[in-house]
Amino acid sequence: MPYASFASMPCALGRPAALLGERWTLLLLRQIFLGTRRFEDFQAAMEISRSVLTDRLNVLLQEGVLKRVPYQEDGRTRHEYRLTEKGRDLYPVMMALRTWGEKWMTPEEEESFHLHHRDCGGGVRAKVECTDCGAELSARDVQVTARS
Amino acid sequence: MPYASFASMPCALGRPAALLGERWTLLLLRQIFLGTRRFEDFQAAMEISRSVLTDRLNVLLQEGVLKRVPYQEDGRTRHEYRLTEKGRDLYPVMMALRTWGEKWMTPEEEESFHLHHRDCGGGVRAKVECTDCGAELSARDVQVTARS
DNA sequence: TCCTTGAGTTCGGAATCCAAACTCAGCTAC
DNA sequence: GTAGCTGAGTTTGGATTCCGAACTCAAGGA
Repeated sequence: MPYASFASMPCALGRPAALLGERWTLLLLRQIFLGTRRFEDFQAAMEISRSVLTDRLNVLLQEGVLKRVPYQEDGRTRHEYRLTEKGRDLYPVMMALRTWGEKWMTPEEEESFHLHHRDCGGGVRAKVECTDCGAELSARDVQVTARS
Repeated sequence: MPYASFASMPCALGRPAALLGERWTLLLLRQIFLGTRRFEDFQAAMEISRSVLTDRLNVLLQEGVLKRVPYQEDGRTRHEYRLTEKGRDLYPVMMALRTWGEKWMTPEEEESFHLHHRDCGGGVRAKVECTDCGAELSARDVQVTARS
């Protein structure tokens, strides 16, 4: 199965893994969650080549993760890229990556940026829980069974 | 900044995003969490080219996500790839991807495989929560501030 | 001795990626 | 009214990376 055909693989984990597993896509989403919205700003912030940036943005548009929104500047109409609801729903994925990165890939006492809950000021972390009993789960608490 | 140098970027989200954002790496991890451990089995399950498989496994070994463990078969010693603790800790990332995939990338009523809590049989989902008050958070509930 | 198997390594062609140059539309300044 | 500037791409030729097939190598087995 060539990489591209994972897009149609019958697996709820395989499809997103193939989509987000292309070079630059996760880094692009990180930049978007940090607030970047315009082509030139992505290009400056990440030093990605312009043609690849065009391609990745188009893939995310096609998948409905991003939308192009017009805005005014100097009386001219331009467009910026924004998350759709589907895109915003990737927040747990980003936070899970960050939680892992902080624990396992952060040298010394570096702190890249702070995240805190607007209401109470607390920290932020990703976790996996049981939808019934609410317990926090690790891989070993979970049973995998083939599709029914 | 070329893609490779994101590995040393001072960002707890950037580094993991660059590591897992290489083609095949997320799909490889998916396969590992599903129980695959041997070179030939990865190759058969994913149809990845052997040279790229070698490369990706080595990167994950170097990062300490995987370890090579000897085992006996037919009286011969061979090796298999297994998750380290660091690797098992990627579980929330995988589950966040799957939770998103089920909601947004699953056509019709497809069910790829079932996950349930061993103890109570409940479902499994990823979420982001506040470490202080325990509330479930979305991107809009979280304030980002530059490193202090 | 030859065959099989798991686990890679090598290699030439195909597909991607990259940086730099080019395009194009709509102002702005002269 | 034309020359320049800017944001947002598109094009292009060379550098990387990926791919599939063939090759290697070590350790049994027939």
